[in-house]
Amino acid sequence: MSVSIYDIAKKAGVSPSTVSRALEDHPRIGATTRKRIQELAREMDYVPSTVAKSLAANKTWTIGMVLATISDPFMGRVIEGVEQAAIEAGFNVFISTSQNDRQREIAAIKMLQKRRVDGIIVIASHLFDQYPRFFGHSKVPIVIINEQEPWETMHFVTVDDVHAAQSAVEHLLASGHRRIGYVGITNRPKSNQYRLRGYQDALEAVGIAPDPALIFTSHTIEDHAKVGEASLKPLLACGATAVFCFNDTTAIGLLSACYKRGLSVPDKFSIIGFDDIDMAAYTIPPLTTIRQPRFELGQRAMHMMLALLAGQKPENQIVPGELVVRQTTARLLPGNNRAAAG
Amino acid sequence: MSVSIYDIAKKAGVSPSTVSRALEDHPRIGATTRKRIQELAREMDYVPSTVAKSLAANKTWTIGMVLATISDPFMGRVIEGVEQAAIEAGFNVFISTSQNDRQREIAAIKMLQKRRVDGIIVIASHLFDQYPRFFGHSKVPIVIINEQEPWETMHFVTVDDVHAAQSAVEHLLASGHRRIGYVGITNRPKSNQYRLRGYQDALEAVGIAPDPALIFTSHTIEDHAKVGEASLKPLLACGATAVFCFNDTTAIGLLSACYKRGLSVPDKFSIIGFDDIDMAAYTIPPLTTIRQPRFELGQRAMHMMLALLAGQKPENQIVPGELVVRQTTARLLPGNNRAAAG
DNA sequence: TTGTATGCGTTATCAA
DNA sequence: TTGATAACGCATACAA
Repeated sequence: MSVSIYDIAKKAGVSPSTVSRALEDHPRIGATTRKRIQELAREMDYVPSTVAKSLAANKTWTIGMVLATISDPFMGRVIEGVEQAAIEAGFNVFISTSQNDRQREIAAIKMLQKRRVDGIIVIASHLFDQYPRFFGHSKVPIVIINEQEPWETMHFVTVDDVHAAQSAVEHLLASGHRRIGYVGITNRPKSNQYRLRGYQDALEAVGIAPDPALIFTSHTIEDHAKVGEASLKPLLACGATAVFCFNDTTAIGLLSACYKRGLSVPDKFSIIGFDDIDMAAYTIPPLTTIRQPRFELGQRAMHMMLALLAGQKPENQIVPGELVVRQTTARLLPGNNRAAAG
Repeated sequence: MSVSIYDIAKKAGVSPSTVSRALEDHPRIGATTRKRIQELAREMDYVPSTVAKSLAANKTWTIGMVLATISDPFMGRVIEGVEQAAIEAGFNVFISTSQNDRQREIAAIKMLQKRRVDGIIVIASHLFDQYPRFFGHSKVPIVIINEQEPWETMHFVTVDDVHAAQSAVEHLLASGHRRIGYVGITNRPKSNQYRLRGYQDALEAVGIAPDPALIFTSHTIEDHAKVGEASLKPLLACGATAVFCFNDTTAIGLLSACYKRGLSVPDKFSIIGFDDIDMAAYTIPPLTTIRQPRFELGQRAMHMMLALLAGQKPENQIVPGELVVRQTTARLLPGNNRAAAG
């Protein structure tokens, strides 16, 4: 057991409540007593117990965060954005990963409930549809990152997936590409769906009917880079000259496959990713992508959470993605469609 | 306020302790009562409070983890290893980042102390020297990842930095390189020091006196990839034909600089990294590196923590790194020293 | 087998 | 300005 306000009170010859007030800089306390107690507390290495405080206050100053995996290079900055905003407001973040497993995610949610977190921020969930069931009667605010579901009890901040994806494909179209592929992934169903829609919208806007053969998705591969890798062959087979990838990791896998096959990027084949992870500027050649404001996304989610905790009714937020043109995309050269298909 | 055992007790017409026992599958409880209470609890959406439990038990089932940044691609799997082992033992992990800032790290430690975590796992700290001061009198076990300090109160599990670095350089030597550079970083002083020593040891073992000019470190750049990028010019200037980098991120920065300069890797210049992050297999060309068992490192740290919590006296652990030869290293071709220097 | 009482560390209400 | 007391939710020692 560590030293408590009782120990200090005893040593100081005052009551525990006096100690409590002195330590909290409570107004109703004598300046002399306050100083004396504070010094004594320091001497005795007193460390206040958040546990006890939480029980009494019915508040834990903790925001739970559930996400699929920390290894995803997209996540780090988002988490740090959440943490930054949390710290500034006197909160801390309790992170739990689902590892893309529904049971684990359920366990994570239950854990956070038991720990009485004040709010929950969710990203890359595998069971959004179950959230109302879990949180329907609880008053714990929920903020979701990168989803746009219209549930009443759930609020969100998201990148504008559809339009961002659209602008990625428009960039490819503007470079003369017509056979444009999409590499999707299955373990982020919602985001994948939005980005696919943006892809289709962009195509249809210029009168190109989306060709299912150009849409690659693997239901057997979980690893994003490997999905990108596996997509090259089939995409080439149906004449793609450019590809929009679900994210940068996928794009890097695809880029790597091109390298191994001796297919020159961007001369013969254009690739555009999504996220703008740290590595994107260092691939060879540097990756053209859609930048998500990752840190800001996290910050905004936390700010929205704080507003909810303050009883406010914040607006859901949709922030734009930004096209970052680097060197994996280029103008389609005449004859390249065939060269690529060969 | 959520529903408590008192609410259930009232509704069931029994005492709170009976409810407590029923819910805990305590031996001293009637099977009928147990079942009835458990069903009632479910109906009432009862969620036990870890906060209250923690206060009563003087135990939080929480391991605090302090690290520099989650964005470092090295960290993700380590954290997940810790989390995995923690979950299996009924614990959860409370992560806090220092963002390479000493004040932030101190704040993180204090936060964890206030929250009464049962143990602390540290990685990439900026103030190891202060840990005894913070934790000297506290009984909270500390496990450090990737440090090898001989403090009594602190235990560690680490990759064998020195020997792993040595084998990296030996690989370069075996390929005929003699002018081998080292790219170090400053915000992981300890690891950097160990790896640098391994580098020097390997050189000296074959009778090469380490040349300070071949050791690149930037005190102004924090970003690892940028350090690697900035190192190319000076390293080339002093005739390096191969470089051992502090980590893969650094190596990727260097690789990118080579690409921009038109310097062919590995034909004209060899690069070896450290960590084997997920991206390492997908760089162009794929990166030769030293593999750290990241997930395992995390798992081991947590297992050591569990042993400490069980009152045992576990041995510190040093696990080997493993050379992974991919394609950024090659035999030194005659004449290349000059070509590289030019 | 079940109930009663107490403690865990803190804050807040009320009284002095 | 300070002190006594209750409350937060749970587990447990002890009593019935």
